[in-house]
Amino acid sequence: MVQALEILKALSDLNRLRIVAALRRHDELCACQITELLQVTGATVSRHLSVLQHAGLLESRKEGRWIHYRLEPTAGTKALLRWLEASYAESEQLQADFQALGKIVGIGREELCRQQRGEECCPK
Amino acid sequence: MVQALEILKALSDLNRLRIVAALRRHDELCACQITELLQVTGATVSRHLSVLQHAGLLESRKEGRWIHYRLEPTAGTKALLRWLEASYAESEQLQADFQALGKIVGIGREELCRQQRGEECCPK
DNA sequence: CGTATATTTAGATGGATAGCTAAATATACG
DNA sequence: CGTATATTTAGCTATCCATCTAAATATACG
Repeated sequence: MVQALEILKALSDLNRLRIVAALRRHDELCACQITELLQVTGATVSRHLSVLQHAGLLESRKEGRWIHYRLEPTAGTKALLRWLEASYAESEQLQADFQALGKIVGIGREELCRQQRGEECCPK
Repeated sequence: MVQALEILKALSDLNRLRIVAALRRHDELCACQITELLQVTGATVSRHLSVLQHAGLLESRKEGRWIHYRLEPTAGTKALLRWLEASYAESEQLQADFQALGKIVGIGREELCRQQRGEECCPK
């Protein structure tokens, strides 16, 4: 029950739901791509990813300076993710996210990070 | 997506999970029975029930002074409750709850409420 | 080795929420 | 009608959590 609760809590946040949906669409994303999508600080994204990973929803893979994240739900959790996808399939937020993601992935990591360095990500 | 989030949030609390599980075991329970199970204030139980009801997980039925609650998930939400039940079936907390529930239901509402009036429910 | 850089960790802050007590509401019953 | 009583609402407090900034860590590359 405690485990189920941890998973439910991990999914009880809009930005974390957006991360999960993004990783369903694109198999692997690095932290900087998710940062670009959510328009929050890298530190915040790192925290969200950590929560999802602790709950057993995703795994990470290191490749040079980048860390790639992908969904890796346990057997029992897959059903929950299927429920999730079915229940928010037509969400406007997700439609917008998927469109933005297309561009983000299209840019390429190197160029994306270069852009991120130049600009502030978050409104003051 | 907002709707899914509301449901997930409603289920992201141990006491609310216990309520849902209790209502799976016993079709209908009144607020005072749930109060006895959780060992918290009636006001707190009322709040939890309100959250679950708002999320579309349960309905209430008035019968005299008592209000009975039962699960009434929407079609899309049933799958989530099935996942829940499968994932915490062997929880010690729930085993204890089910045992306590047996006694609580056995006592009968009138006698239960009489007892509750006499004693303080919560540690100071 | 030293600098640049992607991510994480630490610490602080504001907003959400679970819990309580006390008061309000609604219903039963004499 | 008035008292008793089951539940809800209001108001408060403590805790949790999402977010930020700043510092730390780890990796690449000259």
